[in-house]
Amino acid sequence: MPELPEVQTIVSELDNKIKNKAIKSVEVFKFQSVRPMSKKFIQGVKGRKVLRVKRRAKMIIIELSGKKYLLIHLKMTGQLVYQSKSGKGVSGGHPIPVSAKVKQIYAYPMSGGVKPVGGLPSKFTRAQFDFSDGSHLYFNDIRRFGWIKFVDEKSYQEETGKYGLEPLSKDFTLTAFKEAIKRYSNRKIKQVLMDQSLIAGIGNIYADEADFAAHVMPTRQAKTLTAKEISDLHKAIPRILKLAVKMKGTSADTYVTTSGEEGNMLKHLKVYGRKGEKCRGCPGDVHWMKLAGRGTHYCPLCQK
DNA sequence: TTCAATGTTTAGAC
DNA sequence: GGTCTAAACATTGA
Repeated sequence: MPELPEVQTIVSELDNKIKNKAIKSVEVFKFQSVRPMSKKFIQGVKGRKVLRVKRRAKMIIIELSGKKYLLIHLKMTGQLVYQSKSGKGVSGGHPIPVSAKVKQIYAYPMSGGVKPVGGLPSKFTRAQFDFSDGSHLYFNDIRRFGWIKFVDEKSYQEETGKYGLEPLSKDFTLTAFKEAIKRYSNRKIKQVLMDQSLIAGIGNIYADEADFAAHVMPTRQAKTLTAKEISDLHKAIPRILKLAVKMKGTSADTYVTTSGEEGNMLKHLKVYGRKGEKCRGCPGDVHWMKLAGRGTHYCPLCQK
């Protein structure tokens, strides 16, 4: 799934596009992808107005009228694509170049008939929201890990309360970061960075990038990090995430913005997805290993 | 045919 | 309880 920068990109765009719009109708193609897994989901959402769209960790929050919320988790391959009234192409009828990857997903025949490129819903559309101004929001997911929950205030507080520090907020101080590291000091540093209850929003891509930037091996036990290494990590994390937000995220697989465009962060990555390629910091090359079940990229010469 | 893929959760072993 | 691994969810592509 998208990590913090990708989710932030989607949230910012969506807030612009659907704020203050009323949800006229809701269609669910796979009830497995929504909670509650029944018509109650549709009944609950229909007729409400979108007040704002925001983010907590990797979760998208659509604040609805009547103190209700839509919580959306894209997991590995989820997408939220917005289509304006014209319905031609994606986003506002502007002729935006769409990647081959995305074309494939959009153009996939639903059942029998072939849809034109840009045709949504597609085979992978799990739910669709229609707004009163004629625009639409599609929730697509190739795999079926992602979900949309319709919840009340209480559940909203519970769901968002379990996350840790937001690395782009002013709460992400060096002291708070040290505390987070101390709490699970026996774990490997990459696992600490990816623990959503400690720091919210860092996933596999940006954990590898942060470790590389701070010259720290992902396998290092957290308690063995020097003060300088902790400080370097603390500086690297927001720096990398901010750049990635500016680039509208990393399209390593199926991630696209709400307009169906790919992010531009891929070319700025130093180690992720570069197994066997030349290191961007020394004459060596990027290595790969499995750590806690996740593919992990590093340079054994640059990282200690 | 086998393995890996932006995530999270859960079960089992020590 | 902590900590580790593997597996589960489902699908595609190399």
